Amino acid sequence: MEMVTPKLQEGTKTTDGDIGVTASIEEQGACGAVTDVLARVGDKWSMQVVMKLGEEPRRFNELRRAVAGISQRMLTRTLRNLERDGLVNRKVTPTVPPRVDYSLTPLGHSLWQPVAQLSRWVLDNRFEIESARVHYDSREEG
Amino acid sequence: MEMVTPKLQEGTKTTDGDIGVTASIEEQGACGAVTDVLARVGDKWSMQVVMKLGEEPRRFNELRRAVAGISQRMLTRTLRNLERDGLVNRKVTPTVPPRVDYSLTPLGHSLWQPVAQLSRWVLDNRFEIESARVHYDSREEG
DNA sequence: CTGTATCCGTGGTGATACTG
DNA sequence: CAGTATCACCACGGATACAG
Repeated sequence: MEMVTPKLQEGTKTTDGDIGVTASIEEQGACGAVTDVLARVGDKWSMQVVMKLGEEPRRFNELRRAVAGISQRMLTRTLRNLERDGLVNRKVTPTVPPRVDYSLTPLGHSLWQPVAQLSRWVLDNRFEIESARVHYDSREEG
Repeated sequence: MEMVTPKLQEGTKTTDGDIGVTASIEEQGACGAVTDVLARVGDKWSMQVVMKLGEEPRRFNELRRAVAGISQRMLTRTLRNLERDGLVNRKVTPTVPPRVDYSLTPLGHSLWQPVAQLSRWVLDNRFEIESARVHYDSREEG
């Protein structure tokens, strides 16, 4: 069993403040809280999964195809984490072969809102970011 | 020189789709774009730094104290990344001891907007998330 | 179909010491 | 004060094989 290591996946052992994922959210200020969500939602696949599930509920392999590039392992892990945080609902139909339907919870849908805002910002500013990078890099190496 | 490794910091070598940070943003759909920003903004410290700088410009060690828990190394790296993306402005005053002032660029400030949205969501839903986790964990181990 | 187990490389993060 | 250099840890993520 590797499970999904439900606790502690920050960088390393956090000696001082321990702003770990496990550390209860309410302990932190607003900044830390945002960081906490970002840690959950900011990983490589979570948002893509949430967005795909936001379109419509999907089964495991449908999701796998929809996301494109995600491995089986990471899809499982991502879904478990989202489920743990109450963002995704998992409904097992114990037929053979088994059928598992994933869908967004109301909480998951509500997250889609601010994420869409962020998405919007990206779309609006991607070129500016990109040119900033080019400028910065050329200034460094040049 | 370790520099700041300006390119490629995703999980691993990305064999198939290569949705790397380096891959030009415009190549991706909205989903990938969000992932890209999240990769940039979703690391452990970036948003906390942005938020602190959003309040007011700060010097290096002021920032260090404001963020609480960040190491010197990570503050430097975070600031460099933000600077590279055009979100943070770095003004050096070559006195002795040296003085370096960091502030948000207009682009950085514009990012603050959607981040505030997300922050708001976190504040509104932190308890629900936390109770979901508790419920999930107790269901697993129990 | 929907996972789980195992192996392993990469790199993000921290600790510490050092520099100008 | 504001970094840089070096070392080490360990979590993330991918590949592959196996299981119910």
